[in-house]
Amino acid sequence: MNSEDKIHQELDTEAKILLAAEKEFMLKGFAGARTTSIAEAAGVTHAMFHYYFRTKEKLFDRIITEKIELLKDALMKPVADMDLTLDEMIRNIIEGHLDFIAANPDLPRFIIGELSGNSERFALFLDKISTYAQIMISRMQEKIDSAVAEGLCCHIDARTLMMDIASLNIFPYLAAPIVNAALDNYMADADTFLEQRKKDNYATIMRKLKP
Amino acid sequence: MNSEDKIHQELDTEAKILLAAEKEFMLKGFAGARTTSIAEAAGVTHAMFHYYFRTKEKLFDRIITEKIELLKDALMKPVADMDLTLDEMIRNIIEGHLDFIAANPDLPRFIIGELSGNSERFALFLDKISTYAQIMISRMQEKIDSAVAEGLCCHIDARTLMMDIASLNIFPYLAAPIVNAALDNYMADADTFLEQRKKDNYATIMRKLKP
DNA sequence: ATATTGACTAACAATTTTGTTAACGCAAAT
DNA sequence: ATTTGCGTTAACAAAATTGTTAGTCAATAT
Repeated sequence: MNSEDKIHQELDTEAKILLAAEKEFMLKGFAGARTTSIAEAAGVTHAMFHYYFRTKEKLFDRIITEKIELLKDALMKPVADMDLTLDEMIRNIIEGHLDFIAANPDLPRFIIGELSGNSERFALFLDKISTYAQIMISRMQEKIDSAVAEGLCCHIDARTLMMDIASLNIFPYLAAPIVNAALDNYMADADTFLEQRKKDNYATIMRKLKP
Repeated sequence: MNSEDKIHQELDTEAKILLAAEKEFMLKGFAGARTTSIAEAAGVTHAMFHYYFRTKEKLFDRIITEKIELLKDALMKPVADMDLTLDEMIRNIIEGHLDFIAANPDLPRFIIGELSGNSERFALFLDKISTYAQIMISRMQEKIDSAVAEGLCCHIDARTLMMDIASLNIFPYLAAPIVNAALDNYMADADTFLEQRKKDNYATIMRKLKP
């Protein structure tokens, strides 16, 4: 079979396993994921898992690497353009991150869940993400400082601001099962919730910056 | 005398296992916890685990039940006294919850981590906690409504307010490894961080309530 | 003194989960 | 036509994890 035919057919075995594995890892974490469940969900025999990916750990690492790239883009894009005003940058950060989270709703819970005991498996992740976060924060601080010089906003630590933004953006998705159980399906209409949160969080953060 | 000595000297076998199990479950979750590690950490033979608690699942359930009670108190105390002003109640909620989280720093991550796939094991938890959260929110709404009537604050949905408070309070502890890695040990001095957060979060929330 | 009871140990059994291998079929290359 | 290589399968092996049991020991009750 030549490669052109391949393209026009449904997913091949390797891709099917990769997709099923991503879902399983995101939902259950490394410790809870089962290679047999992954193979079953992919509709292939169990041996195919090991044929294509050798071990559970290798496949996990590969997926982590992909996720790091995803996160990197989401973190860097909103601070790429230093010509924007502070207002615009903050709006970009909040809206960009919320869009990213809404598009990858399981990712935050997965990351938080893996972060505890097994730090060696996640060391690479922590390392990369901190690097990007530091870049992001130093750019924010730069913007804040010039806005302060112009009397446009009060002085504030970009790290605190970033922590507040991340908290307000991410937490509802992390705790979605609790939020929906306790608050009568508060997040049921995903789009409405997302747009409302963008407005609310932007307003909340901007109030902290008033001179 | 350090705490490990304490475990081996002052407590009986059952209590030693219980303590070690709580630590292991909190840190690694149900799927990641190992009954052998628990026994080893408790300094007893593996068989003792099963002698006292039969199965991994039974011990897990017992610990969950304890945690529900803990959480219940933390949720209900700050809204127990309806004679307080809205200001005071909100300060109580924020400070009370932050104290609770600081005293149980692994609990939020544990809960979030368990919330994903295996919802049957956690159904009881979700059920109870939503009940308490609903009580809490309806009391807050009541307070808000009377404050609005007196022109003391603007109208706001208690559910949104509660979500903001929970986000700002809990998230930094959930993401502590990332926060400390990215923000140069921002949370290293736990007490300083805790007191600062109380002030910051109270101020952030009160700004949302200004008439 | 003897029997009984409960905590305990060591060895083992069962189950679950991960990983491997020999063999097969089919398509492409020689 | 034969070989070669890849994807595949089924069965197996290995390892890890949970759970069980027969029997020991010491304290207590009879």
